[in-house]
Amino acid sequence: MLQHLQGEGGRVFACDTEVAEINVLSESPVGHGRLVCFSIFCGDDVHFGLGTPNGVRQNKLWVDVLEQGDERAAIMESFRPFFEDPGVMKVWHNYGFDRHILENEGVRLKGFWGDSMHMARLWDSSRQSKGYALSSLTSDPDVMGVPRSELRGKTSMKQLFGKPNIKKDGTPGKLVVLPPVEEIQTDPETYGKWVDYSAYDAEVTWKLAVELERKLKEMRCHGDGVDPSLAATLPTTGLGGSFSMWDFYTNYWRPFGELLTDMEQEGVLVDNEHLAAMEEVAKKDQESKENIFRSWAAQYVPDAAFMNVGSGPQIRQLLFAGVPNQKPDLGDLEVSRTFKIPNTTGHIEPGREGKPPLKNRNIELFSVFGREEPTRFGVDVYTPSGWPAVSTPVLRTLAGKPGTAQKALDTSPSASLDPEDESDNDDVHSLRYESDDANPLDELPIAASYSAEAALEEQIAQGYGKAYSAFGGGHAGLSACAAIDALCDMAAIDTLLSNFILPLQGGEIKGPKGRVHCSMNINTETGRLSARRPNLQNQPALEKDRYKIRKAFTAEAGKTLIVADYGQLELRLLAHMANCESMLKAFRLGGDFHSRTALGMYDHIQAAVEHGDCLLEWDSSDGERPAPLIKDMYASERRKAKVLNFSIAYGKTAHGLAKDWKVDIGEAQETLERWYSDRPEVQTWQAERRAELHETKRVRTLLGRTRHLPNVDSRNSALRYHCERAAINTPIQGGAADIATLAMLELDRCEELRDLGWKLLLQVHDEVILEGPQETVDEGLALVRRCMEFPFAGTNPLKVELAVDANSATTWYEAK
DNA sequence: GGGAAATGCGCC
DNA sequence: AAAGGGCGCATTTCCC
Repeated sequence: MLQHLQGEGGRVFACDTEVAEINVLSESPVGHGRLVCFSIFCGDDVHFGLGTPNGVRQNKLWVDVLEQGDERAAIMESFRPFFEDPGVMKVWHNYGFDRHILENEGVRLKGFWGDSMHMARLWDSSRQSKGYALSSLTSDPDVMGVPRSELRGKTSMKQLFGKPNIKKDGTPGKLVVLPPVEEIQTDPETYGKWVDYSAYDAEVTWKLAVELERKLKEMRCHGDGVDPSLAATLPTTGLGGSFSMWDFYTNYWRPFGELLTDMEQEGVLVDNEHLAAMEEVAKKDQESKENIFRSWAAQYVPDAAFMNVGSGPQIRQLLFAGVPNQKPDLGDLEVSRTFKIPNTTGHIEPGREGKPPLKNRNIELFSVFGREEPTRFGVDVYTPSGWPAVSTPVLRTLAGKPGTAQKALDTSPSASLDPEDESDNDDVHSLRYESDDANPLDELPIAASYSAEAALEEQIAQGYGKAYSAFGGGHAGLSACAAIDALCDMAAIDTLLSNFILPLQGGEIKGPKGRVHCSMNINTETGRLSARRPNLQNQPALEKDRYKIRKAFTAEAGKTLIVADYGQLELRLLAHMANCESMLKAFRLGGDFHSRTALGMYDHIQAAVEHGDCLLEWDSSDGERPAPLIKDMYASERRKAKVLNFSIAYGKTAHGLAKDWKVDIGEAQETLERWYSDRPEVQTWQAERRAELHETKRVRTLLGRTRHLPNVDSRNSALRYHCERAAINTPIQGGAADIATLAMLELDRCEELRDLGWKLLLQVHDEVILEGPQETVDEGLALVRRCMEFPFAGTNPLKVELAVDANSATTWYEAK
């Protein structure tokens, strides 16, 4: 077995640490936690000269470093050469955590041989339900390659060391609590068990790694997923056109795993002053919005004066009481419901007069249309469990945009609703609810009309939502719209505060230098990264960032940030993989890709362009624009083209499009066919992916990673269809992730960048952020662009160029 | 009081 | 017989 674990330098050691004084759920291991012990294992046959206490030969090394002092310092020093020797190979399960903990001790880990968590993900990316925890993997016979009877499953800490909690009166309670690690390690009762427990982790990590190495060596990486010409350019020599998944690991994910921990260690500087200022503004805004809604609701439902405006169920009760559940047998939403809320006003319940107020009180909520009245709001969106949804899009259709409407009325009574800021980002979601097809009034004359339908349409055209007429128009209608609008704003501000502004200021995620160190994980089904504690990959996008949160991410004094992102990475990759002539041509010619798509879909646009009535694009430096742009003249067609460009990669159906666009399925189908008419190769490619899925139960990414989709044979049709869509999306999303990985490896290996002092800080799927000296920003930008445009060992063998947009500034906001 | 489920929402 | 892929995380509510 030993030969399997021989890295270049010989034997491989599995290591594991145990740490006290850290809340792993909320705190970063960078700058937090105290090492209390560590253990090392390198094979059943290797002993550490410790004799045979209790008749058992000790093949595990367990080191106690709990007590502070000179002795501990001496022990750490004696192990430093082992940990820091690049020639001594070490394997870890979740390397980043242990690396940061040891770094806190001043130990600079070298000799990274592997991370068994990444190896497991590469072997099978789809253990979402079972997970990739050491205990889960090592108790799975399929993973360990031995019968269940030969596995010694890992017993949980709680089971081994849990004690009943001590109640206030000193008697043991029912709850099982885990004593602090220091206590477990010092208590003579548990010491022995603890040593066994923690040393066992190193042992099973080693055994897991041995087995995964064997498995990955048996797995072919690429099949026909990678163009052989591509494989030949991969940044390794001697791999040729076919290689094992182990080769993939050692060449890509092993260095990538190391690079990610460098990024985590580096962290990013956060400007707390800016956040604190924004917090103050946001809280004021939130309070005023909340009051608008609360006082409106209390006119109809008295107890709404005390409600929790942020509670979905309470809002649902006000707006949709009595509505039947969409699924059979679940009944109706109650006409009236009581909610328990904190009693902040000293309210005394009837019958408790003279007694002190209770901590909580009950409030009763019913419909704003009256206790027994049916809602006058139609319901067309339901939650997965069948209740009326109260999400922002739903509330938005009720509220409309009263502010905009008021503005329009003030300036010109006949002005139609201003279209939403046509920011040209790639956010397909923001397009969904403002598609002009959803609001046909843009094209209707706002003439006097006597039908109720036309009156309704008129309000919508003026910016009011369904609440206007539901409350009989006039002042009541206006204030209903304004109130629900305020509710939407309140919720949005609340999200910004509790997801971003508040946690980013907290110390739990901060390291010693006040920088934020999120954890970057290779833990998705497609091979994308994810980020945690905090998730820095979902910071508010520029155009929605009303408090400019991205301005809080800054470079330190004297330094600056480079933010570089790929343009249309996934679409480019689709063009490459499907070998789609029309898409490849559109990218070759450049310019606005979505306009080109519209051009390919609609003959009348084609004709207009040919006659010079409109232009695809215009460079303003060439003087006065002779004709309008497609973007303006055929905005609706372009918008559809843009939605389709993104939706097709996700396997969206005509049914889904029809629902989003509020058109019949035939029309949606027709539009879909228009898209494909210009790009038949995409349809062929998708059919091939489906066929591959049904044949092998797997799909592959550009570089040959696989995703297992066994549910393709499920009896549950929802699961089956999900697999079909995933089969189309995974090569695109996963392939884009492969390219991003290659680019980051190039950036990491680029000696010029390193010598100039540039360091990778973050990755957001198709975007990277680096920090470096202000003086060398121009060289930095050029090098970053080169690495990203030519991520295959300095080349780009794809059939499309990889467009990179790179900018620099001292904050993330300004550099993007 | 903690954990889980439901709901919702931020990003690409 | 579902109806766009991939994530992390907050809050409310229910349950033990």
